[in-house]
Amino acid sequence: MAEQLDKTYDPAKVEKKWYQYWEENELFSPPEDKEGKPFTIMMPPPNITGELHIGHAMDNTLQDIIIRWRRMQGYNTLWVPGTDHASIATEVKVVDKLRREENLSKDEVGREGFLDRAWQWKEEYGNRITEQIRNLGASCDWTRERFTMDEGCSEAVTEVFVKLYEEGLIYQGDYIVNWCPDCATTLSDIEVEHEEAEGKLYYINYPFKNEEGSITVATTRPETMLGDTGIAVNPDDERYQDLIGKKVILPLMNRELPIVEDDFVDSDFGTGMVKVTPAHDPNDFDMGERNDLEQVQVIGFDGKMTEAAGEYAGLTREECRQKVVADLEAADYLVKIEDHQHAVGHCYRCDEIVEPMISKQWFVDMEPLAEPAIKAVKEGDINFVPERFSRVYLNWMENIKDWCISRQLWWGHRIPVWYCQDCQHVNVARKRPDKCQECGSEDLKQDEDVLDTWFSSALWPFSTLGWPEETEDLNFYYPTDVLVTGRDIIFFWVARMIFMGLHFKGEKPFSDVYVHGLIRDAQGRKMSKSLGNGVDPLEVIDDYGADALRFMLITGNPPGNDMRFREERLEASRNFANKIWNAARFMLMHLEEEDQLDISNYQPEDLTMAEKWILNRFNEIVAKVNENMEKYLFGEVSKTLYDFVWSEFCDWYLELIKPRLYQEENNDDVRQAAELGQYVLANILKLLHPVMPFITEEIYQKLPGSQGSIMLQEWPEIKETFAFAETAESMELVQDIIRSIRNIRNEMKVDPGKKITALFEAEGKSNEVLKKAEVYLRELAGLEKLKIASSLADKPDKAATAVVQDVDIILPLEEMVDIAEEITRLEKEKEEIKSEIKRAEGKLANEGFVTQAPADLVEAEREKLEEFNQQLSRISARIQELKS
RNA sequence: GUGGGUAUAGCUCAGCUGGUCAGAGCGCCACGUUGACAUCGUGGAGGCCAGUGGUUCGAAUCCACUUACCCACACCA
Repeated sequence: MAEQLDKTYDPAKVEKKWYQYWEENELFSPPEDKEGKPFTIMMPPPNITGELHIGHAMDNTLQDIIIRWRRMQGYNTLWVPGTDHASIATEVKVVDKLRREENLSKDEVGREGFLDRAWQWKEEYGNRITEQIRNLGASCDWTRERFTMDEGCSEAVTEVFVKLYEEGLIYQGDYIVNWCPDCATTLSDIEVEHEEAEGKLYYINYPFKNEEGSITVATTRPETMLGDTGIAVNPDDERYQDLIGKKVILPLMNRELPIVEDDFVDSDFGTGMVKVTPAHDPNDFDMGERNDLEQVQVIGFDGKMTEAAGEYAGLTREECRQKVVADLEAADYLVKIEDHQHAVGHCYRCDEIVEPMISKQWFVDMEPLAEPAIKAVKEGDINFVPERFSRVYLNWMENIKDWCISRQLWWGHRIPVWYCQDCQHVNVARKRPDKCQECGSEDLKQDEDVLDTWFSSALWPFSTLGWPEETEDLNFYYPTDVLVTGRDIIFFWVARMIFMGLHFKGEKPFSDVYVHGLIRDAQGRKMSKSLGNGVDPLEVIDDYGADALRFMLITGNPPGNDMRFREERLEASRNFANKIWNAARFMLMHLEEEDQLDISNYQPEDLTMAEKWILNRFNEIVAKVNENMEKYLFGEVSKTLYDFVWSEFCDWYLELIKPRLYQEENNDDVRQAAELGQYVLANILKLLHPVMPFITEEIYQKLPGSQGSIMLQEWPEIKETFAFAETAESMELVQDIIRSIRNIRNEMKVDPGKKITALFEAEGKSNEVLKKAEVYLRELAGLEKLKIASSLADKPDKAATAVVQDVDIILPLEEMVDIAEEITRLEKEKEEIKSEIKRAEGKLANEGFVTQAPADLVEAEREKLEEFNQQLSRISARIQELKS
């Protein structure tokens, strides 16, 4: 006998073992030689700050499904894992830790000391998350694991910076940027999150210079008025034509402000006059540039008012606002205050209110880079799945603004720029220059700043393959095939990879972008630390197993949609794993060590009805799975397999073969039943393996005749020799009959253990089918005696009847049957059939349907109608018999 | 403001290119344990697929509008 299984599946017992086995045998690594068709995925690198969260679990499950499937299909597959240094997020964590454990500030330990500690952090926490990814079963090639700040990736970053600078696509300049006073660094536009807030709109009078009267402007941020350097009106605003060129006096500061005209001003908002604060508002900055207005910085980088704010210097922004408002009111400048809803920018990391500030930073000129990136998606060279996300991408790309890439942080790629302390020349170089390229001075000082994390992430698809070196990996595996990621980082990451890939490789980084949704909690809320409603995937794995988690994450959810995390779905997945386990347990109870997985020595004519049926069904399942895999419809794949395993393989097939397995006369028959059964089981396991790698491996390797890891088996193919359409139809008839008998037994309250007698009246083909299926009917419908005839002479009155297709079923249940009730029951069925007939007749009476619908559909409808009519007459006849 | 998503059984959701698609899981009702599985089996009840109109021989499925909820983007002070 083959090895026997425990009664229930215990994932904890097998998962670690198999992962080690796979990794130690390097089954995740592609073959050494660059042969075959490559298939490549780059894992979106998780932050080293983090723990694995449920989103990562989803993301990596999807990638693993794709890569395991392609690997089994024979592709030369590479899945590169790695981690991201996450500049700002990690720095915040390390600063915290430094404060907590050593009571030191960043400045107190200095740049070097700080970086030492950051690297220690990376060692400790970077490894933790990769361990967690292993728990999920991810079959990525750990021998090629990368880190965004490792030597190669860093070289790529420097190369890209220098090249872009040389091409004039990176420039340095004083522009208005987003400044987070708390993180003390700039942020890119997309790192600022706008939140609607209830604010106030303050109307303030600014008196004219040299004449009576005043104008009124509205602002949501009165404290910025201290930095006002102009007033703007729309040139088309007839009300204010004669004001243009005049001057007003800025209250509290006594500064003269010119009134200028600018298209930006919306005449319908507020008073139609805008105070212009070029140093503290992006729009005002632009207006200031256009109208040559002064820039007065009244808010400092620490979030406090500067000396330029006069008596308000040193106050926080909020304190200053209160004092300004009070002072305006006291001096009678304040006209009114209205409630006003507006969007306030917050730092995506620390939630501090972001301050627009003028500052000298490095920027990437986006337009030239965006153009090909737009084209690639528009022309279908790169496809978003689902397609709708391409619009999100395009919308952003087409309105892109220059990208501020310098960050006032220490943890990250330091900007490869050295300023000459003598001639101020800006030296941009791949390595620290010995002397100034301009004046030869050796007194050079490197830019203090580091680059935006996403600058290095943008290079991930090719930096991980060795770029800028022309490595074999790069030549073979680039471009990658699909990028799998959450819809929340389309801008941060996907977009940037696309333009960087196109620019530096001259080729798209990937063909498909599979975008998945977010996982929400059971109430549909976003999971967040503050709500504490996050789900720890490791706990889930402990409780239910990685396979159940994986199955749950992809089932019943179409691409791109958010999904709710519900415990009961996890239970259903675990139960499914257990179902598979027990099906295997059953098979193994009947398998011998010598049994084979290869069934090619069985000829079609040797196969039983049940075997033909299941093989035929399996063909159909393979087709469906393949089709949905290609379309990234993994939810459909898992659903298909779930239904097939549970409702067909277990509920029917295993039950159908039991009589053969348990009989003792003919051992050849037993062996055939066992071998065919394990063949189907093994192939189901293969189809399931990408989704549930652990349990499928555990079972597969126990099957007699199996060789090596299921990971390396060939993906099942559709076999023409297993196409048995006719048997499939016959089997359906048998199933319908069995269901029908079970139904009657139940309604008649026949003891489930009790064997009953059944009479079947059927002609022609159905008659033959029934005769062949006798043993199935006997076992599955609980029959003892049965009689199959083309015509029955004396039908007992005391019997329950049913009509299935062209078969009359008569169950002589004697005393259990109340003839009156039986008539009622049949009348009810008759009504149902009648309504079906009405429907079919209606359809066929519709000329449009008959002439325009596909011929086979019309034919099918006709056949149905005929069948229903037959059933109707049979039932009517039976009712007559009972009545008379 | 622009763009997008979602509305299907009591609950959570599938339903891909319009015609056996009205489905699943959980829940509910009835019955059932000498073995593959109670993490189970058998049988059953439950929905005019948000509303209106249109296209079509035929619509949960396509189009328009309406209603409700959600999200992303956006420089309206």
